Amino acid sequence: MKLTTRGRYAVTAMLDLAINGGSRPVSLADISGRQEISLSYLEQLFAKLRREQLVTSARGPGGGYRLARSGAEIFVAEIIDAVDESVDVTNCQGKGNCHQGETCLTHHLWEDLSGQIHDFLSQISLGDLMDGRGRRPSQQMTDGIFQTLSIR
Amino acid sequence: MKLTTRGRYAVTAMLDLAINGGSRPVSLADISGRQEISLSYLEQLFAKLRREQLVTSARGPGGGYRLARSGAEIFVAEIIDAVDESVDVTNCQGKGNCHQGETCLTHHLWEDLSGQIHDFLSQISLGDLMDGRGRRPSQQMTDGIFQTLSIR
DNA sequence: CTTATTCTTGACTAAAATAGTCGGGAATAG
DNA sequence: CTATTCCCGACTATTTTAGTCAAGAATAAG
Repeated sequence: MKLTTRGRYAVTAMLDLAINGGSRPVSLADISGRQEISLSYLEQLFAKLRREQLVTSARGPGGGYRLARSGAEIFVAEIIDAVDESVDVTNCQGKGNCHQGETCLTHHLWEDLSGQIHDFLSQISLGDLMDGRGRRPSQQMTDGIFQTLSIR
Repeated sequence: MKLTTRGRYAVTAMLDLAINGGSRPVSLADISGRQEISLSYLEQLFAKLRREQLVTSARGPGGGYRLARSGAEIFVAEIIDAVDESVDVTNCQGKGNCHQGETCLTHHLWEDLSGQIHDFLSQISLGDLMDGRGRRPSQQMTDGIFQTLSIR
């Protein structure tokens, strides 16, 4: 899992779609205007979002994109996965060249780490963001209870 | 906060230091050999790690780097912050050009999101990783209790 | 039917970040 | 003195990101 500005663009655009998309589809030109993201760049992102079936499209005048599911059922992790294709696992996968299993240790470690972040982002839906809610782990870890905090 | 391979390199190298560094310092040449990271690239990373006071250095033969604190007191978030300098906040910071506060909404949203990931990674220390322990939020969110899972 | 709108696709490009390389130093243990 | 190691700055290649451009297909509205 990667976290870059591209993922932010995608989440921003999807949130715009969730907010401004009622019964009728939203055109990329509208999103481009509101969020100040280049239209052609949006086209590339939405091609991926459509391939992953996060949005549906309608062509022609009055056309545009719709969320494929309700905002409550679309999670931030899905959006980021759709546009930020997964990092290649570089070296040491099964080639046995990891002396004493050390290289593999850190490799798996990182995989798990990003897996945990992935799980975390899988808990935040567009609906949560629209409602101004976000889930976050408590900072002081006082028994590790999840708290619901507001998003500005 | 960004999550890229550079951060992985840094965490890997720091973990190598935590594992292989007892009383004596560890040279970058050793880490380079074990983890297959270019020596000069490591030098760049460790310059930043030293500036952030995560490691101390000793020159000359038998020299190298040591953790500045115990592994239990060095957290993954610190390492990533040290090498992956923070993303610039692009546009819309206080310039008032965000019509209807929308641009700012998504901006703050993303800031908070990365803040939450940051908090999360602030809970995982090198010591945790060495012990083969990692903290992760429960997957099914059954009341949102933290669970301790093993790291391969 | 025509036309404007909108998605769809692929190829291309500029700019930035990433992952190095290189060379010269300065400190220091032996 | 010398080999080892950190230190530092400049340079370079590769990849990724962000964006442009052009051609085309679908379709709603007139």
